[in-house]
Amino acid sequence: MKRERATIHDIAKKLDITASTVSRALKDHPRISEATKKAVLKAAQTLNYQPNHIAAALRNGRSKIIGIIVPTADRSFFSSVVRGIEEIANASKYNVMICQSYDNYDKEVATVEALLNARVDGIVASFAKGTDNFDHFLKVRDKGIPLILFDRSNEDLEVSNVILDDYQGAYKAVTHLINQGCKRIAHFTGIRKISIYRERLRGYREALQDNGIPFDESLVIGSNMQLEDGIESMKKLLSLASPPDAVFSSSDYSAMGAMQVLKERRIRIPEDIALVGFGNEPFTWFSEPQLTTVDQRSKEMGNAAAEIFFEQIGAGKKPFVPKKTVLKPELIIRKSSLKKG
Amino acid sequence: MKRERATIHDIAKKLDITASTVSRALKDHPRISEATKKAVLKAAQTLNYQPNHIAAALRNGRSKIIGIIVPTADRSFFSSVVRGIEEIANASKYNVMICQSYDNYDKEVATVEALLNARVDGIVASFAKGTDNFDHFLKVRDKGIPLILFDRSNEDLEVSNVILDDYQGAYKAVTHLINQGCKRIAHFTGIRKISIYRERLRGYREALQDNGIPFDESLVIGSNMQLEDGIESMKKLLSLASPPDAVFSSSDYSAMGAMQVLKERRIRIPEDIALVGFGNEPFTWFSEPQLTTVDQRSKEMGNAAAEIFFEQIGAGKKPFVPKKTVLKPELIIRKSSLKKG
DNA sequence: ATTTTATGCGCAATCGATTGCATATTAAAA
DNA sequence: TTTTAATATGCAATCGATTGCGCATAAAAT
Repeated sequence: MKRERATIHDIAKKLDITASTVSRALKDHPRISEATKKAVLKAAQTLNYQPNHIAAALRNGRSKIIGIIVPTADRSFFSSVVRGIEEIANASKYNVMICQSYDNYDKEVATVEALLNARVDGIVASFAKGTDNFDHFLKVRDKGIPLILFDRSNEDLEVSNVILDDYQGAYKAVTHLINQGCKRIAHFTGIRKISIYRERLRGYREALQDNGIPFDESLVIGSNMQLEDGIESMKKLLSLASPPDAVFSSSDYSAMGAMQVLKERRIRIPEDIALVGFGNEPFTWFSEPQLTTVDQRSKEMGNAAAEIFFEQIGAGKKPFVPKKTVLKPELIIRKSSLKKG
Repeated sequence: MKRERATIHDIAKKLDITASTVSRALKDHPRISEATKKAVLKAAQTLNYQPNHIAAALRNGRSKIIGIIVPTADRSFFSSVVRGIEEIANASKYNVMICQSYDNYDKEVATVEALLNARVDGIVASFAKGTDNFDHFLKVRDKGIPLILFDRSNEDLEVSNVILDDYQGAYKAVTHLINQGCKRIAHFTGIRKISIYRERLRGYREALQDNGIPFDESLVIGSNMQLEDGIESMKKLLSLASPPDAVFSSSDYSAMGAMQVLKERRIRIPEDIALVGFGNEPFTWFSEPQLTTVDQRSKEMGNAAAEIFFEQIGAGKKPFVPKKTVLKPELIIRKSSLKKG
């Protein structure tokens, strides 16, 4: 059963024609007779022929592979984006190659190089947290290889990207809290370097301002936004002379940390302190109380990124103007913030 | 900046040597002088040479890519396995290509074909739920391409695999419940076709038996193991004349469904009914009460699968005896089952 | 001084599919 | 009937890296 893989040459030999003809027949070239096509197809079948993408890729310089770089594949958000990309890619017979940067700059640089060497036709990526030098990505762009960044991106970069309207998400969340009667709303924010956190902070501030609530610096806690950070931050808030009556966290993870602290101390959610997260991670659905959060449209984000890729591919050699897509977040209101019916 | 990609020929021309020499110099061939090697390396640098993996792959028949097929990439368990595989693969300069079967047999078959055409060096896969014909996988094996199945596998298949000792996981979980004083323990089980569910059921039965607790058919509920199914199943159990005092679910998802029903009906967990899930999904940590569950060693599973791949690759043409690895599950005891201190 | 052995590198084929440019045959047009 | 236009296929180069074989030249051994 260890028979060698058949090539178009094997088919050609069997039918006493040339490989060129076989190649053309297989792709339904108009200048090949129906009879030959039928014969080739049949021979391919019996020989169990399977095209060698590698050879085709070498010849025409397109691998039909999209490279994806995510900080980590095992986070719900990123794996959903991946799924979104794959959906679109597969529909066009493209495959995806996934790499993880582990939120590490050096690994990210190495990964870009690896994907370039693998001759992927394009790269879809989300920055590692530590990345603040973008040369490796610019190199991709300058080679004429489609590059689409998502979620974590950089406004100034002349590159296509798909991001969430983080500002609006935050604005909606905070406005919702205000509508629920909250007066002192705290905010957990992340590294300032990453624009998504800056934008969420901006949405927070403006929502307060638009509702005549003064901005209080002491209610904004910066951290790494993990669960443990949420615990720390919440404790810090509770130790204030005048603690908040609501917390809007830029991450579901730290929101969950906050929730734990509150439950331990028997502080009622949302009656005493209302809670809103960001991300709509699956676990927010299972928490008690269920966490109000902002959905990041992860799958749509993947879809959009893939679509931009195909647009750019379709544009061929023509210069492609980087396309910026902004998705509208959805506020998912659940019990953790629902004070009124 | 749109300069063409440099090849070894460009380097050769620049140094007035042949491509053969360049190729050998780049891979540190012993028959090339140090002087030449140094010169080649330097030229490669200045020309910004990047090796074309596609060409190399075509020539030596190895793409340095491992294909992965998972039902869905956005489930914590699978994405962790992927991460585990990638860790090991990357260390050996391999990349992974991820595909999703969406738990659909036809898509799975097509995906196997696609990976074969992409000339991956091996395939790591977990069955789609509906898969009961394995010809497409046997075809992979018969081509001499390393195939490693994980989690969802099939004992009878002469193929390497990495699975969890589901029997032991279930046995531990149920024994734990018994130690907590539970007498009537119910069980949620999945499709019989999938061995993991059969094994968990077996562990459940034997743990009961070994502790002198009679097996009660009416306490075993079969379903699709999603959250909704857990809700249904729990309701069914509560309508029994004599409801259980514990539930061991073969899935965290349906366990969460059960938890919801119990909380709605003000049935105390674990005092009235103790709950144990399976999978150690992230949300089990955030639930209230936190869910006792069985960890599936997902990342280790990925690591192990990748290691088997490299073993088989290393074995070369020598016939490789399929290697079966069984990982030991860990019972994570949390509040949902902790009746005693 | 002659034979061996090492060393360093070039030649040319190869991997499999693709494609521009002929060429040969047949059908249609003049 | 001769010219023109389709139609159907073959030839050979190409994509870029790899590698077995061979041929020099130099160093070592006899």
